[in-house]
Amino acid sequence: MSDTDIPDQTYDLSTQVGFNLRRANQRHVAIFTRHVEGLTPTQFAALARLFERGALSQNKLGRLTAMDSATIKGVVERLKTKGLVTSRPDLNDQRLRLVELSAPGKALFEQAEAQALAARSETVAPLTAEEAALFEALLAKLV
Amino acid sequence: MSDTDIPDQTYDLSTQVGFNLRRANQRHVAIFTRHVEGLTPTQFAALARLFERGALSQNKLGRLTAMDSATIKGVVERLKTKGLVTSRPDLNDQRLRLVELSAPGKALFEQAEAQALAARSETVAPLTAEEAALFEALLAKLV
DNA sequence: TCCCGATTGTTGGTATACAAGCAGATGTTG
DNA sequence: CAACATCTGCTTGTATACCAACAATCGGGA
Repeated sequence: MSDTDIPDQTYDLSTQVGFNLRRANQRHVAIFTRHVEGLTPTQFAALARLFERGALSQNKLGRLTAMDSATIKGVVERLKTKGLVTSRPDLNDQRLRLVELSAPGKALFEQAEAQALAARSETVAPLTAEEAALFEALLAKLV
Repeated sequence: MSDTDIPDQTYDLSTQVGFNLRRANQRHVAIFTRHVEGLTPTQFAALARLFERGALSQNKLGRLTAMDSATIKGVVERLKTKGLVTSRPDLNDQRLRLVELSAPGKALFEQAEAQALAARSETVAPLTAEEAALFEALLAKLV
């Protein structure tokens, strides 16, 4: 019953949410990379949004994929280099650059979609179906 | 009862675990940055491990903080620039560089610890205490 | 119409993050 | 002891990620 049995000033990094969020994300990226060839998770996210919504301004695409304007610029640039998207100025608002999926981009996304779902399955494989559903629900509250 | 009511080929990015893991991590990093001044989450993690374990080789420190050798090199370099750690060759194994907390590093970590715990609290604030405990337990299975 | 605040996209700088390839040191094994 | 695999740390290249500052454009109000 001593108060010095366990030094409670011990900071255990391994149990910290932030540290484990970072590690879980790292693990997911690694799994995703193995499953989806030729696309990073962020590149895939951008394609997914463009597939959902059609042409979008670059910044708006960034907001929908949780990337700031500096980050989305590089992502769009690399997708353009791969020929997966095109971009053109908006005639009604000259500040905007409309980004749109190309035909090869659409085809690649449709193919990558199944692979992304497989990656998701492997990511949550350590959990039971109930646990995974619960985890996803709680995670959704933390975004 | 038509099979075309809802096109089930709709891929909803916003509900994907990987996307939300990335966003939750982004959110946590932002919260951490507001609470802990002068240290990034990764830099703090490195200090925490050195505080726990004392001197460590650079690669071992990297493994304990989930960083590969290229990443930990930069982190240690920046911590050295700030005067928070020192590094020296290991006399018994000339491949190793032993990294150790300096006195200012130890002091800064002890001060940052409370701030890091505050950041953790804000990160899980959208959850009840029970939900947070559950989330952390499930997250621990995904690292 | 003119001004002014807000938005868009760009740039430069800093900090992870990982793959791949390298040289030097170590330790094991024949 | 000599060959060999392994480990450590370093380097290069690529890809997020964010901050801060900037010019061009747009929109609304005086």
